[in-house]
Amino acid sequence: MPNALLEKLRGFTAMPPELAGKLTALLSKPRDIPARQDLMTEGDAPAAMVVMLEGWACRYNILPEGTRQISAFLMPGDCCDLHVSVLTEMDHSIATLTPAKVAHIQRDELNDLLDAEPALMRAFWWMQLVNESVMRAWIVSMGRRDSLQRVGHLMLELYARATAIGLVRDDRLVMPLTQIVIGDALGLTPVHVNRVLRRLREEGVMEIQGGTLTIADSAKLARVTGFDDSYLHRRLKRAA
Amino acid sequence: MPNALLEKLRGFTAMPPELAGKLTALLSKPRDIPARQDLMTEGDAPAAMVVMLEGWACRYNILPEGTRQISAFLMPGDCCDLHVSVLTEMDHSIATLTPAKVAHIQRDELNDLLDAEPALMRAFWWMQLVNESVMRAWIVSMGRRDSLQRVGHLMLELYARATAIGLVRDDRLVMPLTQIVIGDALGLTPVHVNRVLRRLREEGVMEIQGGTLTIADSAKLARVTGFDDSYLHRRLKRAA
DNA sequence: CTCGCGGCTTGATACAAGTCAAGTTGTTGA
DNA sequence: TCAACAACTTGACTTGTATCAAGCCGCGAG
Repeated sequence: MPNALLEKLRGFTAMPPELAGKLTALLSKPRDIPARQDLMTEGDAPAAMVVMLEGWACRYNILPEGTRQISAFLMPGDCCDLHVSVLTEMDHSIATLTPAKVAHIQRDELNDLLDAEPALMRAFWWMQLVNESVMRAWIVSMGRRDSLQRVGHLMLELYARATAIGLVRDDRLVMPLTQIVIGDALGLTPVHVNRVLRRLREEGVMEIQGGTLTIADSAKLARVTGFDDSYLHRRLKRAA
Repeated sequence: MPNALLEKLRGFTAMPPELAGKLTALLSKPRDIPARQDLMTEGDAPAAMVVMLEGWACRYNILPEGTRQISAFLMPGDCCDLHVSVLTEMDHSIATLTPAKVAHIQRDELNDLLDAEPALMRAFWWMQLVNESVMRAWIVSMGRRDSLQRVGHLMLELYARATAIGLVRDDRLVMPLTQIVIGDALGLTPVHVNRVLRRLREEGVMEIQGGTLTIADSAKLARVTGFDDSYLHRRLKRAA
């Protein structure tokens, strides 16, 4: 598999091999991380940027009552804290959801390269802005969509993002999120997530089976949930 | 009143007068905008960065059913879309909530200055990262806090941010948000916001009276809502 | 001065999602 | 091979928030 970060940046900008090489050179040797392990913990002063190469992770907070809220999902190509070290302290944690491969980039080295390569800098900006757009979309979902729309909208988001990085094969996405995790992301109980998934399955719209997401009727799902992928700001769309 | 953007950046970095002058020079002549008017509209291709100098605004989306979700409040010193023009199209709108004064900065001119002044660049990064932290905190609120905690948490956030830019006088904040607006931000109906505010008032915790917020027992309110201001990443705190 | 309108307030009722509980399935590891 | 455990499933009941409805207050326009 080619480098997931390059793959992702190519979604925004053309990436000449020479530039790709320079970026790749900054990446540390990949490290394997088991599932359910923190990559960064609230209160940490992070030292380097972490790049996801394989596997899934999430940003999350634990509340005083012990409940968890997930605020983002990270897929291959996503970065933990691009602007690391501007802030002194993490205000949330990041944990793997599956076994993962990650690499590090030292901030100073990255900054030097970005200064020298404006196109790359713009690509990183774009990545950051897309992250913000996604967060706003989550706020909209949690505020104004009911449980069925929330679940469907999230699945369409993940499906679109996975498609952009080549993770979708035969219209199926291996998506190892438990119903508990989906609930923690959407502010729902796992029991309720279960009922919603059943309804979506019974209506023939989408299905999660053995850790695999299949969207049978994406047009209907998009209509029902108010999903419009323009907030993901993909420049170079892949063929479906 | 001194320039609100400078005031805000000083919350992160010392700002020598000479640097302050350079930044001020980039600001266009301030423009007066009436209340309830879009500064940017979904679908626009924004041309320049907008800086709030006076007044309040909000980012929002309108859903197909006609409901509105607010995803951020902008106060003096806040910027609309720092990285403008990296993305081609706005995926949300920004509207004033009160009469406001705004100025513009041309992107290229700002970029040149940021390239020349690393300290300023870091200050802008910090601003951006704080915005993201606030969004994550909103996601946490909407997912895992009940209506009373949501309202209280938002008021503490606004109070803290207003304090940082010198908007709080005599422990009172002129905060012209209607109950409808608060509801649109928190995903609640105005009717319910009203009931929550009554409870908070009756319990002597906080009160909104004639567009003015007074927090009588901030320790209790912070405890009840799980508010911890570290996510606002203020470096140089003001005296209370 | 008063009319009209937007925002606030309060009550009665409805419903979406939460809670509690019990049982099933599937996987891991001894 | 079976024990242990985590995730999933389903049902019965509860509750927080929405909805609907009506009246009030205060301010700006004519």
